Amino acid sequence: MPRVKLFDKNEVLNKATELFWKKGYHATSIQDLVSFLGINRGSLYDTYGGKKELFDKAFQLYRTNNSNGVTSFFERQNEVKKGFRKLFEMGINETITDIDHKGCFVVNTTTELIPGEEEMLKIIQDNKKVFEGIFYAFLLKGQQNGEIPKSKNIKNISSLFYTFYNGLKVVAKVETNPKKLMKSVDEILILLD
Amino acid sequence: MPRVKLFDKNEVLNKATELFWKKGYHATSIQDLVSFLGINRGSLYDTYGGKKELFDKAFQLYRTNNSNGVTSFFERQNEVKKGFRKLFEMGINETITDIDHKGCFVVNTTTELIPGEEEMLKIIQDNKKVFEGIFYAFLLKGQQNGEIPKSKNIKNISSLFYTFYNGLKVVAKVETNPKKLMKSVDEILILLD
DNA sequence: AAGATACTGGAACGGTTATTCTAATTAGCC
DNA sequence: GGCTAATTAGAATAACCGTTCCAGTATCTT
Repeated sequence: MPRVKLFDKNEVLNKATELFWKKGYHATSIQDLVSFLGINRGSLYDTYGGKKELFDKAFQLYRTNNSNGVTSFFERQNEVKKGFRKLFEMGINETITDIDHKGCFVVNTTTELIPGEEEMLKIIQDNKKVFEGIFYAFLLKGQQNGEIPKSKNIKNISSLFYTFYNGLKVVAKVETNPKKLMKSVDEILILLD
Repeated sequence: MPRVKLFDKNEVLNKATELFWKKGYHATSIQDLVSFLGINRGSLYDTYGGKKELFDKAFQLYRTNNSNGVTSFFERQNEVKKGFRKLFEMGINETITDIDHKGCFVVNTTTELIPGEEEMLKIIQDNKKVFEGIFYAFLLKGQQNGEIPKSKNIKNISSLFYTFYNGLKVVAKVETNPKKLMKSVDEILILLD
């Protein structure tokens, strides 16, 4: 048996995610990746296939991490309204604190979408359903334990919150003051009272 | 005096705006522009300077048209809540009806932003202030004529609406059903009651 | 008609793009 | 040590990038 150990595939994929997230697909070159990942050009093609394939894998990793993260975060929250407040707050702070102001990889990829990229379109549509589902389940919990009035249309609210979250991730790329964005958050959360 | 007539500078700039709006800065090549605009490569450089300069002019044209459009639209609206509803509805339909699903040029440019593009950052920050100002003025009118309760914090609401509008323009790129997005709109407008 | 300028097509430039490939080196197992 | 495969550096490829340039053509004014 020959040489077995190879560079950490996941670690490198994490770095690739960082770069694509920061610069987007078109503005990231293979040379950028080779320099940033610290692996050889050939290894990149052997391991991941090519630029598009690497992007797809990086994008998938991001989405999985993201939805798992939100799910497990909600599981640790007792109060629904405070839970959403914290989620939005974290989303804001992540982007504003981040020196690169990368925002949200999904949002960035959505706006970079060009007509004809059907597979990517479907992935993003699916991502929307996943998050609206997570939001809905958490709101439902609030209705069941009496925190949120039964009169509220939580299906509409979960969809609204997803759209709002997308907007937050755009605006946080250019707004430097997190407090200003939190005022929008507190305003929209009034809908849960 | 020699030949005077030249191709319509504004018409060509409009077409350039279309293309940059659709494909973004990085994915649009000079060759794409030359083919699409129908003018010569040399004329493009003579008239507009270069790719970056042309993009800047196109982006400025879009922003001016947009803010003027919203301002004059609001002037024609008597009821504030219905006015915002129509505005959001138009924003949704524009993007969904558009075969290219271009969304919002400002949003797309925001997410394409890469650290170091300070001039562009300032332009987008300014655009935010302009729109929040337009929204605020319209909400104030509603408070003054009694349509909107004085208890409402319309500064926060104008900022929230701007963020929401950004989100709408992202989600409308992938959501095919305008009615679903209008449910979010009607939900957020509850805040004005 | 003559002169001046707008605009064209297309070549040329040096640089970068994504991808493939080769040769050399490295690291593990027998 | 010797075999084998992982990984490297970097050259080669062909296409495309943004930009400059120029000779030719079209269109205007006098």
